[in-house]
Amino acid sequence: MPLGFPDKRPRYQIVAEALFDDIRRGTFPVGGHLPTEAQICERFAVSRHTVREALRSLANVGVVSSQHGIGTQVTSDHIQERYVQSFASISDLWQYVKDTRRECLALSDVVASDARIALPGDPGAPWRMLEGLRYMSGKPEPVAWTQVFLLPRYGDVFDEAGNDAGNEVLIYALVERRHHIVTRRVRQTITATMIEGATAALLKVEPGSCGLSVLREYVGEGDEVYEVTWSVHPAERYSYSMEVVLAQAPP
Amino acid sequence: MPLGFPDKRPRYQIVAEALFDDIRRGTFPVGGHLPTEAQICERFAVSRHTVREALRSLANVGVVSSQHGIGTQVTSDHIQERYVQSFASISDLWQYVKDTRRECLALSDVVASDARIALPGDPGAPWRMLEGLRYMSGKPEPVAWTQVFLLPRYGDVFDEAGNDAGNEVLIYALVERRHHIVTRRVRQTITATMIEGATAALLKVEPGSCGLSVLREYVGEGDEVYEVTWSVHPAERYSYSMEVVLAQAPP
DNA sequence: TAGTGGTCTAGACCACTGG
DNA sequence: CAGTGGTCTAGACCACTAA
Repeated sequence: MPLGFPDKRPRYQIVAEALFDDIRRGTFPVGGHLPTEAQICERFAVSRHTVREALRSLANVGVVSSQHGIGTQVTSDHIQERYVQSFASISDLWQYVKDTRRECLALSDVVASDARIALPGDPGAPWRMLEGLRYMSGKPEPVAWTQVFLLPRYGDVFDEAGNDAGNEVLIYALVERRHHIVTRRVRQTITATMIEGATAALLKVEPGSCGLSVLREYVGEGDEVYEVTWSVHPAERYSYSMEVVLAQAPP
Repeated sequence: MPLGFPDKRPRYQIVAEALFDDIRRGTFPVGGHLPTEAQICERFAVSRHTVREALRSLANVGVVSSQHGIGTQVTSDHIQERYVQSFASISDLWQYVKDTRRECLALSDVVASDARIALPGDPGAPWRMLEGLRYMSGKPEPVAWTQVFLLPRYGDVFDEAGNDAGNEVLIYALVERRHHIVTRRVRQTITATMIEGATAALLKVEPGSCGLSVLREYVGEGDEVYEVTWSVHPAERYSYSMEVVLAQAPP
């Protein structure tokens, strides 16, 4: 396929785009296989290295995927556009932990059905709970009222949570450090809620005022939820911001 | 560096790990440069292709980054662990667009300072606004009251938003399709708010009840905010859920 | 077994960056 | 200008999968 003008782009890009055009055109349908690398070499009269570079760039955008001994499969006929939100650590989910202080109100053992929120697993399962408030430095009113539920075998970290070092970090981080586990996923649900009764008094807001309620479930190995937190924030003192960015560009 | 036993891993992996060990040890400090590719070839007695494969794998996990004509810089001494939330499209941000219907209440031209929310840019800048409600299929009460602000040059899509085809998708998708633009980022802020007056009546809730307020800014090329949406959801009819997952593992 | 992709070598030239 | 990483070739052997 001679070109009328000298194409200044790298050859692997030219190959990648030609293959992608064929895929979009349906010449290589989604679910089917691309020609072998040797055949692509022949067709474009380039070395195998160049072909592999082209296939790698297509694989990077989710269009093809190679399997050793089998071939290269067409997995999509369009660039997988993804919008992603990325955090350097789970603490960034909270957005305000820096410069805040935790005050512990109570520490107790409960069973799942006692909690005012739904805890995963058996209703009779035991959990260890910490109830507390969180203050911005220098502010007299708390920004959050929080309950933290932990599997009993990790409950010992609550001891550490009270001292100065433990106050600096979130409970999940203490658990990870002390018990050498890794948090695989965090699920988070945000709802609006009315702040009533004792909670209103603790947060120093009028009963019946609006708040943001955030429920987080921390999932470790084997899909086990080892920690659940429930926070209620007065509406004026907290908002939740996030930004998602477009991840990939055409090949 | 002869090994006591035959190492079955690919050479580029061995090279990558050796370099990563050096980086962690501080032999190649963060911010400094790695030896040149030629020097690495010599040190491990491998070809340049193998070295480049090793560097590519380190770049993939955010440890180094190469610059043409300069060298390879050490950008981090630890694997960039990231928690990411990923969306196949912006529509997934809303979590409920499927099976909902938009009802248009009003269409008007406004200037930024008229809006009850902060619009970016000049206070006197013109925007085109659509006010509406969104219903779950089969439910008599709306799940959301919404205002959509568009740059005037995209305002024509509001015409399409009313008909059946346009009702199926979000405004931003109509703009992308009709004006061939791409949304680079979306910023989203969630707050709790009290629903009062006319908004309460439209949403069929008691004045003074709690709601979730979601502000979204859609950013196109050149950091231009081309659309802003403001939605208010009654607390019982909507909650916002998300899940972030741990992204990367050691090389 | 034959055929695929995965790894690897030893060369080469080019494009970019800095002094 | 010299030196860097970016691209490319022509070969080779290996590891995996399916028939």
